[in-house]
Amino acid sequence: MESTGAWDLSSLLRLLAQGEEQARQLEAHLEAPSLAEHCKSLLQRVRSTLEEAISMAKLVDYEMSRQPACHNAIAEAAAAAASDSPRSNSGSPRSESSERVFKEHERMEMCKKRKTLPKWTNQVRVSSGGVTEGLEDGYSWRKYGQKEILGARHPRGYYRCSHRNSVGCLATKQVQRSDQDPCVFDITYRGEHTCLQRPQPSPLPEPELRQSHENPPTIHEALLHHPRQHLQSSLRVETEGLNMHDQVLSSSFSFPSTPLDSFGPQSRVFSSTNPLENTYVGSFSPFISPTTSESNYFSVSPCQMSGYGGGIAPNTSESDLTEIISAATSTTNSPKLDAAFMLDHAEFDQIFPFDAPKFF
DNA sequence: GAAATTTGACCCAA
DNA sequence: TTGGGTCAAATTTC
Repeated sequence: MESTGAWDLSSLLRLLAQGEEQARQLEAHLEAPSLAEHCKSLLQRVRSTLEEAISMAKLVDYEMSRQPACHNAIAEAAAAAASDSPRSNSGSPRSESSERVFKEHERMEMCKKRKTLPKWTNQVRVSSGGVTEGLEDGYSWRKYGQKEILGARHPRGYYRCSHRNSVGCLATKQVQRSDQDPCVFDITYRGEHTCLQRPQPSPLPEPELRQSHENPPTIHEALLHHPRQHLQSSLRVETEGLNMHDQVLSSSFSFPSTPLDSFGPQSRVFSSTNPLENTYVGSFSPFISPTTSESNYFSVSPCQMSGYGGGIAPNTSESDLTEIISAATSTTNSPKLDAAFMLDHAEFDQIFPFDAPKFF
């Protein structure tokens, strides 16, 4: 096999297909007269094919850790390959032990991947009057754990992307309420979303949701929810001038005269040691208009919250906030984000081909 | 019944 | 050995 040093998904899939074909041949020859000879040669071929596939997979894994956006395409390709395989569905059932081995291996691989995932922290302030969509980030999260943290008064909630099983999106986040200020929540994100999900518009909008559509997100909100993606949107609008978004922008946001280059690598710094040093607050401050100029936090105003719990009473007690955060961070629909998402997904990519390594 | 959350148990790095 | 992160069965919610 050619080893170019660059990863090649099609080659990997081809190798895997070869391996499967050879395994099939091996199966077909099991009843042949010269069984031993056939088995030996075929097993040799299977082994060498698998070795090549493994080394290719390592390259893919490495590249995926650098360019998470590739993950989705790979997951789709793998799913397509799996559905093409006549054996994949009928499936020879795995034995219990091989299943266990498979799971253990998968777990180890996930563990390795997680270590390489980028990590960053947002601090979100909720107003005492209630909680808002600010704690939603437009992504769909599923809570998978909560834990008391030593030295912290409040438990930490663990969330993963709800598309993890379907497309293997490894994005996770942790929500930790601050001890110093109960209105502040540290939200630590880990891993980019590779599911390319976007908030889905509600099929039957509630009155307040319709109202949300009538009041599209400000850039402030957009950056709060999707810092990188909406930075892209912002840059585009700035480049093209105030066009269809004039109304939104002029009413809620005044553009800084920030050149694109000023959002270079420092615009988003990932940390594996002290995430608090690298919050979006600082990184995107030119675009963010905090409620108070001295505030270091995103400030969130009271609003109607979508999702399981429905609306939040304005006099929600602080003791309820943790639960509210849980709901807010795991909610799926965020109508206020629709416009921004349409903007960044549908338009931005055509204008600024995204070069992830360069951007980060 | 499906989907989401809760919670005790487990794993592993420090 | 300990604490943080994750798993997965049980429970809850819709």
